[in-house]
Amino acid sequence: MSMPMNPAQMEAVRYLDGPCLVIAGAGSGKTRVITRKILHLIESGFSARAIAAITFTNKAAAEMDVRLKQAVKLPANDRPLVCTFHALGVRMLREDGAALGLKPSFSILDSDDAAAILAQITGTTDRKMARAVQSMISLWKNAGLSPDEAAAQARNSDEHGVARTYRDYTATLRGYQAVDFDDLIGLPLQMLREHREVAERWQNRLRYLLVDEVQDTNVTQYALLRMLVGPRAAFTAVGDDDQSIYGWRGATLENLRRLGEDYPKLKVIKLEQNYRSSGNILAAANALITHNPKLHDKRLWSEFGPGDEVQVLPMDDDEAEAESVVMRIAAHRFERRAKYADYAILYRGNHQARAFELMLRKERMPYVLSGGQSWFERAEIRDLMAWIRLLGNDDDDPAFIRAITTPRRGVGPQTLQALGEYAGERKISMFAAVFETGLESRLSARQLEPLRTFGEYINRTAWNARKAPAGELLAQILKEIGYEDHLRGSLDEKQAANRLQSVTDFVAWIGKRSEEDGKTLIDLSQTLALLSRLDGNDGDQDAVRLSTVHAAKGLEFGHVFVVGCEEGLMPHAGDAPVEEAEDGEGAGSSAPSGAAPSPGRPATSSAGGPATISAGRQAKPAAAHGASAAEQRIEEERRLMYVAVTRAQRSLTLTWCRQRKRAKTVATRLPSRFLTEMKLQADAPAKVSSTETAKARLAALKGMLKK
DNA sequence: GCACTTTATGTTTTT
DNA sequence: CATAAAGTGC
Repeated sequence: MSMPMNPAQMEAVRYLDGPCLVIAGAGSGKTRVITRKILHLIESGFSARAIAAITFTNKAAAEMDVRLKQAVKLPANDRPLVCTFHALGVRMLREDGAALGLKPSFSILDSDDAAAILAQITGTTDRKMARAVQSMISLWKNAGLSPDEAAAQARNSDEHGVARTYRDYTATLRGYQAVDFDDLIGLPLQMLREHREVAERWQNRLRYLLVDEVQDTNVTQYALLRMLVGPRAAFTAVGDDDQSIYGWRGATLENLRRLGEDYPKLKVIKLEQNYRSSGNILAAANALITHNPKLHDKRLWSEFGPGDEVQVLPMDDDEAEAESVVMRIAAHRFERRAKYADYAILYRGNHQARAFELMLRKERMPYVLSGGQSWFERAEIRDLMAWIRLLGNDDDDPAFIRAITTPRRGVGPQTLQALGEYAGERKISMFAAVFETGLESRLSARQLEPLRTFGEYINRTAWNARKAPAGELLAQILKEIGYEDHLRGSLDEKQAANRLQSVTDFVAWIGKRSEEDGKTLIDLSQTLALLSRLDGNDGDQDAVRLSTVHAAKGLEFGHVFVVGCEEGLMPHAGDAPVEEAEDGEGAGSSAPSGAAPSPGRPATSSAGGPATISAGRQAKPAAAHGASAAEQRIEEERRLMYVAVTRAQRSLTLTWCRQRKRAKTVATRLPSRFLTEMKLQADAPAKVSSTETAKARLAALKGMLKK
């Protein structure tokens, strides 16, 4: 770690004369450069708190924070701001969102909440359809298009329908005092553009910006960045065009190119020396990525020797794959006296983890699962979050509905329908409607009673929430609403115990966090919504890591297994033939109700099954290098593969299955084209089942040890 | 009208 | 195998 920096790294750290772009190849010491540059800035007279390092994931932010803490001790009130784009957005909106008519305790909706709202607006019951609408709106938002602008560029009736939905959705969210993930970037941008004094304040507050993974920024994020740095343009952007893997989320490499145009004085520094992988691994990675067009030419090199050969293992099916990989890890660890934590199994989709989990558990090997289902997608956590959101923001109708119906308290769809209609007419929140006398003519006393009881309880508790310690308060609420009984009553033993455990963890975590930072429950709920997992202690456990390639970005492991290297999986299918379905009229079934929330949802199941929106297909105006959409998809998949293989330090093993179970049928698979692109032999000559040899080797080793 | 039990359904990647 | 919509007692 105390290795001296190479000249390029040194230059990247010291360059302060203007905007700076660091093209950092995989394993080239990027995080180290950023950390050192922050120190250098402080030494050069920058106030620590005027420096912001913006990352893309929570994990990267946490990592950076740790490194910084190791490097220098700073007082708590004078530390650089290290956070994700979205966390920065939350901060900006909490402090200045009033300029946009947003109250400080606005709610943050996760994508499930948002999808539910969209389903309601469009009056569809089809989840897939709601998701398609959602992803189209999201892409529009990420491209910086307002509902009007989206409508203007809509090219068929489907898109016009979605544009109308987009408009209604925006109005509905505003009514709820809620924002979605995309708004966390879009609204701050709008705010800075429309309010000059706010923009100047932020520009003066953040005197130097460091941005990690610029290649993953979308149009809105790039625009926000430009607003934040202002005319002074004091920033360093760090990225690698070969590791851009978030195109599906609106990220565009175009930003990397535009950086040079928007800032003609941009200093470009390339980090090309790799400190991570042995020669064979690097050679495979380089061979792979030469198949992609390049923006910034760079060639990674290393002083390490060739090391182990990269192995390719064909497997009979996914079970054999899991068994073989796990056995190999066991044997390899034994031979090398390595730690479990030196091993990682990387895959394209979360569902692939299951087989490996089962096998690891069977062999009693410790493992940690990163990526996967986020904490805040779990039903029990979403329940708690709904209560917390409602306490902070009583305009939040979705939170109101969830809280009042979990646990059951005699309020059902009929009552909610009436309440929602009433609230819609009067343009007030459902919560506010509860207390209106006008409601009495619409509901029976029997229906009214639980509503009022609930409303009063929320009022009382919200009052307490202003000062009470968050952990205790939350525990008290859970007790008062009988949440534990609710879980035990509606689920079987082990499931209830499981959920109860995560609830307990959650409460404990909240308690700890609130004590440390002196924050209330409401304060915490905002930063919380952005976390995918409770940050934690499983990083230092000695355990095999199971992770998606996406979630493994930025990490490194001694020995890496990239599994499922098959056509259709890695590169992922979904783009294959794509017949240009030129559906004539698609009845863009728009909303019956305007912005009025009506929870009962009339459910006009579209019997004909008409309007199908081509989901995820980006209306990208073709690439800089004129590649087709399908080619671009493959290029991103190739970069994903590149990210996967460059995680490995000393050994790399790639596996693929001849057949794989999908749903209930077995499908025959072909090896990934990427294997040949890496100049590797896809079909191993070995006749013997690789699982058997690994098993035998392990048994032999164990035998030897006993003697 | 509300709450609970059965039955269809479906899988990229994350803030 | 998990969640979410429709169906059935109370």
